[in-house]
Amino acid sequence: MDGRGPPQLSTALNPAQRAAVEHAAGPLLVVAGAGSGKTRVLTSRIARLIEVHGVSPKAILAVTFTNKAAGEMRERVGRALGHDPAGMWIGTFHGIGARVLRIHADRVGRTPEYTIYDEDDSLAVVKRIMERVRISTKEFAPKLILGEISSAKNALVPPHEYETLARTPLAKAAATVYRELETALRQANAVSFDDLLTLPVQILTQHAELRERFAERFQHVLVDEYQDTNRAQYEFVRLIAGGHGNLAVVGDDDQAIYGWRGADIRNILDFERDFPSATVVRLEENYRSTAPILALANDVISKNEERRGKTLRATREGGEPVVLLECADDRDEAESIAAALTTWRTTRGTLRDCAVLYRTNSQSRAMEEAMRRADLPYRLVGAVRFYDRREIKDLVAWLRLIANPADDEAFRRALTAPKRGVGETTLELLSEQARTDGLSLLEESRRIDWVEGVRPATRTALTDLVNTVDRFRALATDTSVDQLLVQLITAIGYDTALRNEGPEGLDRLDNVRELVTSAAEVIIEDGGEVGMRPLDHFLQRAQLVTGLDQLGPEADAVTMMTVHTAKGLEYPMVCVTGLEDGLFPLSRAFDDPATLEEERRLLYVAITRAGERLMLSWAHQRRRNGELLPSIISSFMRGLPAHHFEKRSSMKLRGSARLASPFASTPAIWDDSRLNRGLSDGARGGFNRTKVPAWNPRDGEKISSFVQDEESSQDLPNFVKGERVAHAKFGSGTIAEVSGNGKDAKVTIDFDDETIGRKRLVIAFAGLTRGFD
DNA sequence: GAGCATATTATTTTT
DNA sequence: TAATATGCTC
Repeated sequence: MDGRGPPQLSTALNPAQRAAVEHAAGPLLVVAGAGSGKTRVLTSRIARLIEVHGVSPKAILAVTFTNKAAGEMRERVGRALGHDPAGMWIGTFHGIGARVLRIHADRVGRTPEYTIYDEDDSLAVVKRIMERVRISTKEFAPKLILGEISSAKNALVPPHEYETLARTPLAKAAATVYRELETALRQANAVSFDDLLTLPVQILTQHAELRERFAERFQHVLVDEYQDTNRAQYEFVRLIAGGHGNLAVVGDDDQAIYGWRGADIRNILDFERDFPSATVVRLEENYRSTAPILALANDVISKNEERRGKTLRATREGGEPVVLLECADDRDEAESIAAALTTWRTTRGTLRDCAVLYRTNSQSRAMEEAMRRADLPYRLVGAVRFYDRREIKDLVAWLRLIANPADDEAFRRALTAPKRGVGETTLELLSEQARTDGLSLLEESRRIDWVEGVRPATRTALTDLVNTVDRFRALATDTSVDQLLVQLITAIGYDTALRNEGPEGLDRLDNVRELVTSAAEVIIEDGGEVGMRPLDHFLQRAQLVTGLDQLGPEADAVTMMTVHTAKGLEYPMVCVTGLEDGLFPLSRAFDDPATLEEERRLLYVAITRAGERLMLSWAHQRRRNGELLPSIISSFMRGLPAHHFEKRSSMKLRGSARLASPFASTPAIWDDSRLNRGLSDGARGGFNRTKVPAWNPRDGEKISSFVQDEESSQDLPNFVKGERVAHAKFGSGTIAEVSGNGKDAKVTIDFDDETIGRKRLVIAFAGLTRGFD
């Protein structure tokens, strides 16, 4: 009711986009090619439903792939509307599942204070179960077992059913663990990541009245990245929208890259079969990339069999050729890319526009080192998560235990944070007793006086812990999380413990401070959810954020990440590295056509991130697991017509072509021609595993120059002393000092607000914006 | 029970 | 190579 008419939602949309936006009701599939403006379509569509069709925001459920995408979508809808779409549910499947579970926890034997076990927690439980039931962790890696269970959950196969299906020894072992794991999770009032999907499905399946209530409330369901949904997610959507059929899904089968996580590309390929009355709209006009980039992308993906088939059409004029860069080794590759980025910065513009993509996270190291040597600021996405740091995990464990006293994994961690003289022996005794009594570790600790063979000092330590948790539980009902944390840190002496660890501990202490700050922010930003303690709210968020969610565009730095992480993002300048057989595609993909196709889609995703400039690189040798392996150019590249590329060789390769060539002047195995064609049968299955002596005449020089430059690294010349910045919570201020580098870089800021004063913040996490005056 | 030294082994991608 | 697991010592 702001007096204005509805905004011109459909202006400047192309016909296909408009069709998708204006589609009123019933199933809709939008096949949206990369860069075809699908986010715009989704947000316009939501806004239109509300503005034009008079749908209440409360009746809309929108699912995205990342929290970041959810935040952006909410924001964009709000902008189109002129106000926040209050009451609309928007989030990731996991986030929404967590919410459903919070409301109906009792239906699956949990309370609303349940905690979410992360990968490490689940793995620890699995290990302990395996030891208890005598399944050799040597014979079956706990990770493998957990993977099996995870797949089963994503396919909605419950333990008893899995057991009857289990044929292989691995599956049989997993079946036993699966059953035990479910008991342990329930006992701890905890759920695994996968449970956030499967339990809501279970609830909605088993309780018709709840299902109807959800279906009634959410008259419109929208799903982004539909190609990456798995069975459980599919089922969840169907349970809610299957009845009324007001389901709009957006996706691109050519960008399905999560098959390994149980995603089923069939979901999108068979949409019309599932919903026969579906309207299908195809968005094939690409607004992002220049023609040469698109031509390459189209050619790459056309090699796949399992696809609907589509061709992206360029709308951008001109465009420079795609560069295919041949390098000597991974280090050479990294340096060449750094050089290219330096050129970009001086001739074309900002590093904010640049991204370096790789297949595996381990490739980031060489890149980081090269960036430092070249003095290029960079930011790494997804590698080390803030919430994965030891000190953060310690404190989060305490919070978890306070929120949910049954959380045994949190108990174990809190018990040794800080160290308080309780160890393996006691813990074993305690958990044994807890099992027989059917109690949580914390509850069992209350009765520690009845347990024999525990030293007096240990008894005191346990009693202390119990008392602390009790005290803070009482406090948690009406205290903000940041206050809770501040008091907790003092109460358990965590700050003192860190200080005693020396200089590294002080850095950790900074992270702790940042945690306190972020705790204050979460509540301010999200405003809290009704009926939820701030503590539960904070914890849920802490368990579900990823590295990507922390990606802010503020710093003028190159972004480096895996191709998976880059999905949905775009950059004018993109470098895709490591285009070698065995790496991209990974060697394991050679055995299985479906996996190989997924790898190819991954490359397609990588290529289509680029707007203007695309550089693909590969190296003759690469260090993997401390071993120098020879490699050949990716088979994905070999099959493509040469006209797509402008071929270049790295400086080093050119310089050493004659005399110092490690290829020409060395034994036959180094022979260039053989490596290049690399079609020898021995190399099948990816990396040629032939061991090569790590002999390189130039290593000596390089190492010394590396050592010399090591210290001069810098991640953020972007923030300088005296610069004006703004912080989400503290407002604007002036930078007084910059210290550290990389992800640990910190700034000291004098905030204008005198009640806040001077603070030291971790840049990576502070979410600062520059200027703001 | 904790800290240190040595051994081992893994390396795909993430909500 | 580097992170983790195990074993050994205090």
